[in-house]
Amino acid sequence: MTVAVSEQTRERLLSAAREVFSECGFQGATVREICRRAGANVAAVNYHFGSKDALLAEALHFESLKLLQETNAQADACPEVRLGLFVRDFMHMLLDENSTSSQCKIMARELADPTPALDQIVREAIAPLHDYLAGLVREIVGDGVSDIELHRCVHSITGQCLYYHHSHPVLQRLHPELRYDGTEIDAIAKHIADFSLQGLKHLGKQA
Amino acid sequence: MTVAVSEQTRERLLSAAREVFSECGFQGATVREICRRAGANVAAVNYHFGSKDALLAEALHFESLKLLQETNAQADACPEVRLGLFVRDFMHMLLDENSTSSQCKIMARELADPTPALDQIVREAIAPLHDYLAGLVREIVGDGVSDIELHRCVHSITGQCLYYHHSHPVLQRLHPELRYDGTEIDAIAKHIADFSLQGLKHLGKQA
DNA sequence: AAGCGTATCAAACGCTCGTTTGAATTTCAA
DNA sequence: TTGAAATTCAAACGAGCGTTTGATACGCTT
Repeated sequence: MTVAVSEQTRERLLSAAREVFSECGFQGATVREICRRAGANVAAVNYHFGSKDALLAEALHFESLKLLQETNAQADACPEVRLGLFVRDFMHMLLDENSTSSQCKIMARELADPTPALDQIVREAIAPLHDYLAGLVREIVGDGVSDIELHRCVHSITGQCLYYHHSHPVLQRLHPELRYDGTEIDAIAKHIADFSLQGLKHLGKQA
Repeated sequence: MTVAVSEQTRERLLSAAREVFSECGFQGATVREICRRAGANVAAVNYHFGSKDALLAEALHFESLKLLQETNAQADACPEVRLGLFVRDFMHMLLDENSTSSQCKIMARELADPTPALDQIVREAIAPLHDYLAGLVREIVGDGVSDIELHRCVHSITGQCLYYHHSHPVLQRLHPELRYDGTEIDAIAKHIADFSLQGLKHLGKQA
């Protein structure tokens, strides 16, 4: 079973890479730390993947994000409720420490700091996600809204979601009692969904 | 005028540091690049400030953020309009390339990546800003809203604003035609203000 | 058991980083 | 003008990084 042994190391490296990339970002993550957590030698990354860049590219497979869209699209409910479900599931992927889908966290981290993999991330994950949300929002607001305004609404929703993830260090200092447990994440998601739905419902009205 | 010459180098270093920190973040910024732009020797930073950390701490003085709050607080208008003005001015500080206040951009960059200066940033800039916005939102929503829900509303507003800044690389790939000129920034700010005001006005209503 | 390709390993390479050094230069009061 | 203090400079230091190397250990076929 020589192949199996090799595959074990490869998989352990990929798993450790997702962990470290999502915790430290691409720049902050070191090949040495990834190998340490995988119980492998420093040279293992370059042997199995060729480079740190290629390891990131392999570690990025957005099955969970696709799954999120598909399960949401299959939900038998009105678009308003589906938006709420989407926000809830998305927030759990972003914030839940026990979440197995660290790809989402890696993605969030790379938003601001372009790496060679950003084009791939945008193409395979962010653009489809954005388009799906845009379709959902279109169902809610109808045809009387321009595409530009529609995109801005999507940005308003994703901006609220990502804020809790990427500003976590700040929020912890602002509200030391803040903990991201399951019920807190649900409450935050409900707030974002309700807040945004009101913004969508009354679109165009002057405040 | 020996003092003046020395002061000139110090000031050039501070100015260059604000530039590079806001462009590249603390990790990405290098002492060599800062000194190059300041026309100074590599050793200048450590001679004048002691370390890269200390340079960041000195480069952070949030007069412009305080000014933003004060001018907004003095505005003779209802809280709804003042929120709109606040969002507009804040977005210009975040997005306008000609904006002289790079402190705001440095701050935004450091949100996700804790540096030794983050405690100072939160204490001197973010917390006052958050509190000011919380007061403004409280005026709008009244007393029937819990503090927790109030904070979440503030996060919804700042989250939308910061998204356009920290996700700029992604948004450029999603919408290649996007440019942050003055009128575009105004339009984005108006959208965020209107969108958020509807969320605030109808707080507590199920969607 | 021998031979071969695969996988792992300790060690080191080349590079960049923040920082330090010590000499050279500039400044300005005495 | 002179001398001490302040400033600038080229050069190098030490540490950490991604990566490479060449030897070693392993698994499997023959």
